[in-house]
Amino acid sequence: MIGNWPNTIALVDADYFYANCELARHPEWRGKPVMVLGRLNSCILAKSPEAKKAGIGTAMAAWDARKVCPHGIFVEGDFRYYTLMSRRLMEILRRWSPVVDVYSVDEAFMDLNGLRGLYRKPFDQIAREIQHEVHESLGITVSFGISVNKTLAKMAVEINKPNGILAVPGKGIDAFLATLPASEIPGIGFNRAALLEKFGIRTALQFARWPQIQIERLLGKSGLLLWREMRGEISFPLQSESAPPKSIGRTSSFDHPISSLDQVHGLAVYHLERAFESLRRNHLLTGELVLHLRDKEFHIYGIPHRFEQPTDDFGELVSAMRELASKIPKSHIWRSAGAMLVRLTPATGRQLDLFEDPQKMVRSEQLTEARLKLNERFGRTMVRSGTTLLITNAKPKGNEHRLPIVL
DNA sequence: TCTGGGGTCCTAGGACCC
DNA sequence: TCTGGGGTCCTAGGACCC
Repeated sequence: MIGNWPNTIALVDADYFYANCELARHPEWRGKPVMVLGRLNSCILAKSPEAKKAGIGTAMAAWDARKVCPHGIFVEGDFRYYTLMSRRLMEILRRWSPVVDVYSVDEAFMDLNGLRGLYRKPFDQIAREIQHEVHESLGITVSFGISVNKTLAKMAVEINKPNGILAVPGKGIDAFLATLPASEIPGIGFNRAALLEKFGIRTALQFARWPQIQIERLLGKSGLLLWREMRGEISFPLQSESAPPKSIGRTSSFDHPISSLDQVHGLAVYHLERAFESLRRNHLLTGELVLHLRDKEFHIYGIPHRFEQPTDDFGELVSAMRELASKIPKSHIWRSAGAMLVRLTPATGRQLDLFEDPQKMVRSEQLTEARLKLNERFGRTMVRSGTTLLITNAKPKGNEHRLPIVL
């Protein structure tokens, strides 16, 4: 690829990642429809190209998928393994470019500026070699989209999947955008696409050519940022340092919608423990706990509790959750429940409240540490709050032979 | 779209102040 | 206090992403 490249960014996207990871460790499944399911075999999270060909859609319910593709291979997701594979993928990318901006478990932006001179190869050749190295080391395929900014690179990667490469240089942007509907612009979802349609904007190129002021009126600030990227400018710079999370949430659905407040509380506490462990691992304090609920009609409720001081004390979180549970609206049918920790701050040098009892704090701290260590060694559900025994979803997995320690 | 779980960012509008 | 304008802060919830 020769041409004018004022700024060059690649989006590396692992193809059908979870399913690809399963194929990497089960080569005997190659060529067959393979589907990765969420917890409780709920819905399809990833599928091999053969499964897609058989008519399996995104987020299809598992029971539908089994009807559509009765001879397919169904496997429950193993997220520890996928996370490990993701880390190894990112390590390989970092060996090629010092600036790797991890976007999700299966995608990363790479800064390619200067690499053409460094490796004395055109960009597409560099991409080919990275694909080869990833396949040799991990057994999975990745696709490359190469362009002048993040949004265009992301749109380019979708075209030649799997194991593809597509480069869109500055001069080729308009021709590229003319072929795509506006809904293919990441950031233009179902609702915004419908709105644009009303104004006669159908293709990505029409979007890019629409007057700035009108785009801003229709889609606000975020629309304007996208509009600039469609014109080859940079709204979203690369960031190689990953920012600490702003919120930590854990939720899940019940087997079937329920009305029992005890069960809602139980599931919320179970997820509170999971969220709490992530809070500790990230060395953060939380300033607010939100009991997160979703009813039968998919309506979302959040019941908040603010702490006087940011905390990472599990006992304090559990009693706050108990209080929140008493505020759950009555006579609703609930579909999912969980816990969200927000207003996160770094846990360095926590202040000791004057009125706080230091001994009590130390004891609580010791209990928390012991809980974390046990769960790390024996799996998450080794030490649990008694409340979670009220629910069926929170049964320990793989540890059935052990008796959980209940607090 | 009939739908899983984990996130981020933006905006409208209410509460409150002078 | 029935009546302005202007500002800030905060919250809920929408929209989007993988």
